[in-house]
Amino acid sequence: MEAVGRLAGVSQVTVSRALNNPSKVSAKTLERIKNAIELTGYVPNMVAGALASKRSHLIVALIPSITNFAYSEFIKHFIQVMRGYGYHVLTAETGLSQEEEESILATMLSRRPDGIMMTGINHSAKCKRMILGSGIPVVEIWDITASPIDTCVGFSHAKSGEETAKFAYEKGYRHALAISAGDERALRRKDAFCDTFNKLTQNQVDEICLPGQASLELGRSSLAQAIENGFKSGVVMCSSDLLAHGVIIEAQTRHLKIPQDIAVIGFGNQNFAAFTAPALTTVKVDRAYLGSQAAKVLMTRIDQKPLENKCIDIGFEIVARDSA
Amino acid sequence: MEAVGRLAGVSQVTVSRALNNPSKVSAKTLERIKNAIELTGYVPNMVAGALASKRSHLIVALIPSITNFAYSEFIKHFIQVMRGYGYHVLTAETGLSQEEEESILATMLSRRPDGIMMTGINHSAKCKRMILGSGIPVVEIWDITASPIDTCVGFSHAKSGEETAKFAYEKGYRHALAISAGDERALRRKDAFCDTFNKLTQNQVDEICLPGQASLELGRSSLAQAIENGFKSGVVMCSSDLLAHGVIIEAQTRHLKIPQDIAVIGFGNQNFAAFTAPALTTVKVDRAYLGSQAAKVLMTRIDQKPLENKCIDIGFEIVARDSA
DNA sequence: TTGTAAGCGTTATCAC
DNA sequence: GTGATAACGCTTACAA
Repeated sequence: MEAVGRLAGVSQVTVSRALNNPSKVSAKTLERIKNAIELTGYVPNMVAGALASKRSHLIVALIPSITNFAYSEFIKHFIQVMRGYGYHVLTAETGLSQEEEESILATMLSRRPDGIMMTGINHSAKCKRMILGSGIPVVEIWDITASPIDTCVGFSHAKSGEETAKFAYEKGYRHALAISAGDERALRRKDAFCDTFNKLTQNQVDEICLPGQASLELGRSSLAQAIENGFKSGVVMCSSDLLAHGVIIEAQTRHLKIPQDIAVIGFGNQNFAAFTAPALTTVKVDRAYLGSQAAKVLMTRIDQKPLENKCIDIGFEIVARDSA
Repeated sequence: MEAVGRLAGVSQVTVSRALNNPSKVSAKTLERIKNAIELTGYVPNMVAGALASKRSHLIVALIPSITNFAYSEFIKHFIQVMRGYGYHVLTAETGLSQEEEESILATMLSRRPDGIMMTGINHSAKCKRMILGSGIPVVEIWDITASPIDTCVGFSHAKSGEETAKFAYEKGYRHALAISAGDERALRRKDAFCDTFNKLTQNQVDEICLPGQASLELGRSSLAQAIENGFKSGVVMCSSDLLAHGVIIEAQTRHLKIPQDIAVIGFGNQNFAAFTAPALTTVKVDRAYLGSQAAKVLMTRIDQKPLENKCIDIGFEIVARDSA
């Protein structure tokens, strides 16, 4: 900056102003500084800038898994919108474990982010203490609660499970199998589905809880296992589209007709959901909208502007296709 | 740090040393400092640390797409290994465009990363100039070249296409269709496949080049289109497993037998590849290994240690399953 | 083993 | 509109 200033015939401070507050610098000097920057190949140092201004222009984002399409698509949009605001997003994987989240957050906090994005609303007490202690704005996503740490943008997983059960009931299904990944939110959807379906039909729902992440493989093996255990026909509620696709493939391998013998409902409305054979009935959550809303909410907190609503429910929608 | 020092009865510098060079501090004071840190809830400031030491402990990683499983799985491992080294990874999406890469790199450089990871070996001249000018170590991944910007870890895409063609020929296929996404590396695989297959069989390979990213949908529509244009039977080489899965689904919808009527070969060996029906023959690239190797190479450059090999070929492997 | 002093490259505050 | 000066919270010599 010093060198740029020398070349432009101004002081270092004026260069700083030209970069951050161009309106406070005369047009002539602005031009000369611009040229000097071009000539010297000057690259601003955000590290020094962050230290001096106490604004890192950095957001820390914590998601359970980068390879999981649901989260990666959300974070993609979140990053995009944040980039528009002049922010970089440092993403980290927590793997659904509170301890991991805690330990990662601790090191991330030393980067002095201007904002934090966390997935879900269940965090350890120590985690909350660290955040509250830092005074950094937070947005919790992918779920909603009346008492967020700071703000939240998401939807009700219980309601989603409930609506799925009602949908299945209205479609005429009276027997059901629920296949769910082991994470807390998926389980909440499954439980709500089972409760509601049970109330409506008086029939107990068969349940399969998977360890770890959902996959095509687990979808296939789960249906196989259920059939072995006596499941004959009905609707299969899956905690993700990937599991649902696995169920479809396994059913077809066994020459079962979909949706006549076995109907399938997924969750997530992933890109492929409309193109399985038959096309998958699923629950759609607008992840792009979620990303941009989360970014907006976080930014208004960072800018200390008034926020109408600390919590935003972006809802969900059941997309009826051919599999159920 | 000052406050921690006061509480522990030492100077601020000693606290710094206790944190970065504990061996140079006596056990007693170390203990007192540890307690003081606990009591004050002190959180180190890496921004200040980075400015003073000129080490940001930050790596910038540029990938074409976060939602693409191939890249997200790689980056997941890269981040994990880097975390073990005490580094954070700032990931950004370039979307296969050199201009995007350039503009993103420019802003990222102002974070003063200690290392840079880029996808592919084709970058704009300005991009290379910026990197070379900054003097920051770079590792280019997912491809190989004899003349990397700095270092590279990957495999030969041309060779992969070639081997795929040889495999198909040896399996007895004499007619082929190649479906490829529009990105440069996928096209290189496709071209090599077509050339080699052509030489072996004297038969021209049908080709479909897709705009944009691969998807189940495009796999299905591509096969449909090829059949309409007269493709009757043979092997279908796809630039990704997702496309291949789409081809399988479309073929089954049309009651074509796999691999008898239509054989399918994918690329990537994604998690689901072994669990499609029939299981997908594909090209496996060890993305976890790629991630850890890239991290290792970059770290030895950052630590200015000698490097045996600037370029590492991690190879690939054709995994024969039931689809071809 | 510990402390002192001088930066690191910016921004913020004030004066001109 | 522009410039001097003092932070920002650390690390790195160097001295004790």
